[in-house]
Amino acid sequence: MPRSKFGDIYRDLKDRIESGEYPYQSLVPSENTLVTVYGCSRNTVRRALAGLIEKGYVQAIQGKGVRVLYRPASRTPFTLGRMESFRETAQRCRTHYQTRVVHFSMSQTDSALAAASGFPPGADVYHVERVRIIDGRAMVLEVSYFLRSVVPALTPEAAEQSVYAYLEKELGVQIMTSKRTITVEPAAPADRLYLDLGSYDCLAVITNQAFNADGILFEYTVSRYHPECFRFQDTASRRSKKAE
Amino acid sequence: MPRSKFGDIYRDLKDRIESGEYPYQSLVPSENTLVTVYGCSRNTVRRALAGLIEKGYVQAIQGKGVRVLYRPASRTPFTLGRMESFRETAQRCRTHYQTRVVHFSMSQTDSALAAASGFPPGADVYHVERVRIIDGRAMVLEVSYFLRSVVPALTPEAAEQSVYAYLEKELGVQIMTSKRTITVEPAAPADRLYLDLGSYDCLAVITNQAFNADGILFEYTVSRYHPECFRFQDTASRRSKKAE
DNA sequence: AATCGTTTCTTGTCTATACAAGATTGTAAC
DNA sequence: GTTACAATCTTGTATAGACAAGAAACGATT
Repeated sequence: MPRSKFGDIYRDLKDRIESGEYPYQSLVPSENTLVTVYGCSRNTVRRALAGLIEKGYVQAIQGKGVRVLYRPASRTPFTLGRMESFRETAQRCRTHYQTRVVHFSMSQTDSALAAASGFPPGADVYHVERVRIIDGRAMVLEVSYFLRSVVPALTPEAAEQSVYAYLEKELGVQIMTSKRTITVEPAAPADRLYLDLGSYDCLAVITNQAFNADGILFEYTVSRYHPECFRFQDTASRRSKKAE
Repeated sequence: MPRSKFGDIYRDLKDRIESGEYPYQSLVPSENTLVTVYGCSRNTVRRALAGLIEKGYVQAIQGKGVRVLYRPASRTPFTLGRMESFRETAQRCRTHYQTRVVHFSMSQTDSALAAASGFPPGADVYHVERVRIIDGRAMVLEVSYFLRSVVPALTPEAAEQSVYAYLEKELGVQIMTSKRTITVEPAAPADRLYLDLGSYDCLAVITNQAFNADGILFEYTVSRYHPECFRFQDTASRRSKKAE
């Protein structure tokens, strides 16, 4: 895959930080230094740094330098990244997982679903419900709707594997933007039916809207997580005067 | 407050999108058009657009334009933004709230707290526990630790008002970066003691590390939310080739 | 020794330009 | 009519330069 220059610099700096070459609380080399090191313009260096700032790896301090905030991660299993599929998260955490399709049908959006999902009313959709099983325990119930005008051919077999890999490789559909809402909800009968909830009576719920490269909302998924396998990390930084 | 040019453009475009002038799925004027409209360089326009992309307002499509993804928010009370204090959230949602300080002391970090918080072991800290009461119901329990070398003077009175306003105005301490982790945990006895949990037996827990303008970790807070007043929104976008 | 300025380093903002890459449109050739 | 190509939109990447603003180091003056 052909890559951009600032992406290369971003990754190089990220690797050096993660390896401990630039330890916690130290300053990375100044922008002008990095310009000579990487042989590029200052703007390009700054784009790489902007990426590290956004991800919480470093913090820029005007007049002083760029300070490392990253610390080797506490061993926390199954932390949801900012834009990962379930499969990617599970693989990264090296957990054994499998997927069971418990429902697969085609239908049309009624008014309630249209309001909740953002799909137009009466649109043709696939309706898929899957249970994610981690180390033998049913931990996540995912209720998904896919817009058939964007995803014309979906099969239970593809749903059992990774839908995203299928969409990307077979259909050339890519998720470009993803809007998520996280809430905590009481367990519903369906949760108890499909998941190994144990004594818990609540779940972490992620409601997700995915847009493809054309800006079309094509997927609406509600993921209901067993509390023990839910963890979400986030970094926010105040950009001096921009965001009010 | 003196503001930046790209910040002005960002806010102007954001207002126009929220007002419906650029509706859902439409394309905002092209970058070159915006350059002439705002009388600035293309880079400046692009910085403003980058902010809108990050916040999920729009999505850029190479070769086509910048598409609006924003839709007037469903009336969802008490949605946590990306970097807001409790007070700001409560005020934005126009809810009546008050704060009760249930614990206030000075102590030193033991090894367990140091490991969890990221503070150095043996550091002097304030230990504050507060209950947030929304419309008469005790909904949030916040356990906070403030590094005394950064926050030399903290009082129960300041803790009862807004600590952040106090820090910013009185001490000149600003939160620049904030790392958060969201989990769901079973209710502990302290939760039942202080909060009006009702029949729930789980809480949404936000663990927060705040860094000041010098990159010093100076606050560690664990906020335990009643599920009914917890909602967190997030937008992720895939930047073509940068982030792997 | 302490203080005040200057210099010099840092990051922050902004401009102007160039070319690459993707998408659309129009036109010419077939 | 259909196809192929070229022109022309769009956003994406990268360069080079300028000045502002904040922080630190140095030095001269007091």
